[in-house]
Amino acid sequence: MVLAMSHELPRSAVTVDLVVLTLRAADLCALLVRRAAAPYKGRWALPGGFVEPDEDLHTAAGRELAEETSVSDLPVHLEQLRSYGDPNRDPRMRVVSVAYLALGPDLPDPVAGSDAADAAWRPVAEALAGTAKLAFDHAVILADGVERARSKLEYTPLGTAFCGREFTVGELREVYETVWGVGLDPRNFHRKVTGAVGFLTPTGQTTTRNGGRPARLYRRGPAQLLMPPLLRPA
Amino acid sequence: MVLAMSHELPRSAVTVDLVVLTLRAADLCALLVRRAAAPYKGRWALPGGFVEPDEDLHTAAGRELAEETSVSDLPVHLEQLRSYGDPNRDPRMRVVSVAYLALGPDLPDPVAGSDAADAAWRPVAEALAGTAKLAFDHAVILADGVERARSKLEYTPLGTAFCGREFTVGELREVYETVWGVGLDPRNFHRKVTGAVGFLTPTGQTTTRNGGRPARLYRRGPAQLLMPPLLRPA
DNA sequence: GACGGTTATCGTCGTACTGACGATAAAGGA
DNA sequence: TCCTTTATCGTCAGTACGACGATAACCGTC
Repeated sequence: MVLAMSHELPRSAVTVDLVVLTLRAADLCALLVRRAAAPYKGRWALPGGFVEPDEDLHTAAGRELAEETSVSDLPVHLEQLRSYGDPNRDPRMRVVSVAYLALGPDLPDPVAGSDAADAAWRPVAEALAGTAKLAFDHAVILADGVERARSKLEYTPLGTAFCGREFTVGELREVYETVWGVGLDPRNFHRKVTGAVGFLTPTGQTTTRNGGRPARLYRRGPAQLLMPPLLRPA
Repeated sequence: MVLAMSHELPRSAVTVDLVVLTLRAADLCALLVRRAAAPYKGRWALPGGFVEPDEDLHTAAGRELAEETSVSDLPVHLEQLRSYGDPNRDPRMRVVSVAYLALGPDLPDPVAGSDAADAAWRPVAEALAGTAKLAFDHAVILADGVERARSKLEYTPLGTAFCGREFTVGELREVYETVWGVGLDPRNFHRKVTGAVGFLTPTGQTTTRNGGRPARLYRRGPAQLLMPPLLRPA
């Protein structure tokens, strides 16, 4: 990018919007806030806010995440998703938004911020259904975030971000089934995740918290990429 | 994203930067411009420019691409890559840049724009080598773009974007070999690309432009995703 | 006009991974 | 004790893979 010497530069508001996903009661849920003011007053929207003048984009996303969840030092995965800059996406002014995707284990109930009438974990399926459309272009952003998460589960160990620090293969399978929205064969899933090098590190402990035969506990292993990957069923 | 009623909003310059890749003489090349002014005067940089107030991000990227290559209605693939917003990435002011990735067949030699002393196709390997570092954070952006292109060749038919409208399997294999920087077995490659459903549509014609036995000509097929994918060798 | 060089195309092999599904293990509850 | 539940390990046929052999069909050369 090359700046002209120009006296008058076009400038925009730059915000970060967050797609925060977690699993609650067998539902894939997103953190949403209910707008307190126009436009889209009363509609659900993604949490987000302005990027401060001396703040990196990733830092801004992390700050907003901590503010909205009222928990700092969260054990969540945070990555940039995509930017959205349609000139009419906000009726008030030109706003370019950099969306971030966050994945975390069952997080505490959110608190409503200053500019939100309410904040809650809402099932993604409902949020994207025809009824009660999200504000702005947030339905598109949320859909992009969900698709990114689904895809990342295939090639990376990020499914573990939805679990606690220690988890069983069955719990991890529930993550995959919920995020992908499909049923998976427990035996084949077990073979594949335990066969992917560096995916899972056994703790040596077992648990019976899910009933049935005691299940081995695992932590996330050192692998950054799953070899071989776990592909979604066609 | 939720706007405060605030009187004073933080605002940034927003630009698009382009990673334009093409193949020239068995080299993966990127379109670069030589900076005519400080900072980084004389250094190579990615082409780019400001997003106009009423312009969509994708539109701005397409406009810059047409300007820099002096060809409109290009047969190129253009997709958003990622945004870069370190507060110190430009020493003059806060600039958030939305990078786009463009892939095209052997394109004409570029023309230097108003703010560039020179413009040229430069081999990616040289541009990313330790010597003659790119301006700003453009080496990181270029590396991200190349990695995206390498990855997209695995799962999508985008390798065809580097070819003309009609091409042979051998020409497509050269694309893969050059972008990935590895040698591929011609027989296995042939089997895989012709076996991936919807990847290639035969024209019925043949050509001998590459010597040897006449090769069938193909066009890109309707598939958006390669099934099965063509994975890079470990 | 036969011949060697070159590229294209098709086939074969053994190995590895896949999905479907059987079998056994080990807990808790009736 | 038996039954239900979940975990874990195997089996099997189908499919994909990499390595590589074989043949086809053009070119230029002598």
